[in-house]
Amino acid sequence: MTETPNAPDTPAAANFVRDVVTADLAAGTFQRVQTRFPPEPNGYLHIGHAKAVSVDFGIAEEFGGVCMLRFDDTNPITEETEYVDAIVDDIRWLGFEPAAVVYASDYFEQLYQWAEHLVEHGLAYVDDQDSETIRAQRGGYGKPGVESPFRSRSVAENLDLLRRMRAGEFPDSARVLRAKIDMQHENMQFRDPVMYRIRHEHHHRTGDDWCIYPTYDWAHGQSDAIEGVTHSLCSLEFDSHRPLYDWYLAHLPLPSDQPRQTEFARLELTHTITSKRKLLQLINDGIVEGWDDPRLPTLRALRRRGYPATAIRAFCDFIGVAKTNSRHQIELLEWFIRNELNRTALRRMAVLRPVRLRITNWPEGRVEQVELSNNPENPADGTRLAEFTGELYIEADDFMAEAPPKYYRLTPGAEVRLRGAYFVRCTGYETDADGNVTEVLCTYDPETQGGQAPDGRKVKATIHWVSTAHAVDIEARLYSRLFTAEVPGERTGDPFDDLYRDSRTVVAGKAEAALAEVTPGQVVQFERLGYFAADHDLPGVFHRTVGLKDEWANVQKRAR
RNA sequence: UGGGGUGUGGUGUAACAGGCAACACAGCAGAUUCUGGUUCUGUUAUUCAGGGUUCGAUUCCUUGCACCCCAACCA
Repeated sequence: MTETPNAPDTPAAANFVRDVVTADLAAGTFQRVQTRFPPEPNGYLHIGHAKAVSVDFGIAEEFGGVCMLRFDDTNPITEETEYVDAIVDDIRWLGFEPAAVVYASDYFEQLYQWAEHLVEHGLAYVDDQDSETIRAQRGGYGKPGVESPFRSRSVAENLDLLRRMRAGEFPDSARVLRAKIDMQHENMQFRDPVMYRIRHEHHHRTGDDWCIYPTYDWAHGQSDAIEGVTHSLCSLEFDSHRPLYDWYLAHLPLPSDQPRQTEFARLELTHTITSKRKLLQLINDGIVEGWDDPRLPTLRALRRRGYPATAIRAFCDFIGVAKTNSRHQIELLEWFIRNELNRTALRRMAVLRPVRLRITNWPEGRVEQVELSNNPENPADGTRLAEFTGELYIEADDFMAEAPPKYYRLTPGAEVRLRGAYFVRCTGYETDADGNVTEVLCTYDPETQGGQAPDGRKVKATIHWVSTAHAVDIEARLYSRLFTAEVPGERTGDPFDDLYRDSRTVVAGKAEAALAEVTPGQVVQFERLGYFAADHDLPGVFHRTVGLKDEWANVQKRAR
């Protein structure tokens, strides 16, 4: 059983994939377990892939087997090396190490030999028709297809044509190789599927060696078999391809046992889209800034935003595997992120919407060092010192001239604790010509040094602060959901109709001096605000990973 | 329209060779707290519908219904 570092304290849920593997092992169908993660290198990995990666690698690990990373690079038009590198990088970041990194294109020669094998056995033929004609002849749901006039060519002619296709004698799309199965079959996949198409294209790995390229169906199962994969796990939409997967394998002289394909549901999240095309459109339309824009669900974006890989994995392990099409609430993912970060992130004080606070009875020019815990959840993280003076910044939200019921923070007459320092009581405030609060006035109680009152009196709230003279400037980028609807596009069919175009807010904040020492990528908790990740490249820029749960916001919402 | 898949609280996932429907998130109520965070306690709420078999059905049978996938030379 895979150990999940911060999963809730519950036994690992059963899932049907595990059951399938266990049964196969018990029945002796397989003596070992091998899986693979087979991305097409035509885009970046996203959160949905993280689940697939977790399942593929997780099942192998759990049964003491191996999992390889195989690039499904059968279509040279869309695939690029850039994506290959990024995918390998993302998988390692998640914490998985492929037993090997291989490519479907490694098997092009074997695939071709097997194609000749099928031709020789009268199970494949060369069709000279164009794609429109072939599609029309395929028929429809409930309507049988029509056989191609080229279907009954002799083996010799087919072989000759196939070899000439490979040799480059024909232009793109002039001919295809098709499996000869059954044009009346109720499963559309069996109506003489295309195995090879002609594409005079440069391939990212094989260069110009080939001008015919295998289709997914012709390449996938065979690649599995060549590698010795036992359990080929894929998503639900390949369910209707499984009979074809098995058919190809059954008609070939395999080097190993026939692998078993098992389908499971993809991971979908509320308020999130994962379609590569739509993601690209967000970038092209300038709605987000690139593939690593923290609002995107790509692994690169989540990484930049500060999502810990361990938390993503714990989430993936926890949600389980099923065949039901479903959509998880993004709140659950965020719970896992907070759960991890609460244990690991150092606490710092930062004020994102600063208002000045002046302590009117503070001795002129006095500076005190205040000791603060780096993480109350983990005392081993120690403490740090912060400068405290009579001129501070506090959060604008932490003062209200006229406070509603249940508001525990500063308001004229009220007393609060400044974290780790003193109790202060609000005596008044100043405004500009427009009535905006420019400065909050307080007196402090010298007896409450360290944040405790000797007379035992309590305050309702503790607020964070930064000394104006010692503050460092930071830029915080606050993100909200890119899509307002739980299911983007559910109403109109177009996810972009649910786009929240103001999903990023950039604010200039003030932070305690210790924040100048964060390392790129480090995630800290800004106390009472949320978790923030230091940008990898831009000094002083922080991305809000996720906010803290905010009971006060709930109280206000309920009041309305 | 033919074939395939799937239906369990608000969400997601378990259980079930027929025996008190559970876990997590979310919600609600309270306790603790130098973060309105964390933690803790309590609590609301579930088997797609009809029929059948049975002492007993989420589970077995049956008839419906709903949703998803398949008619690329994409994967």
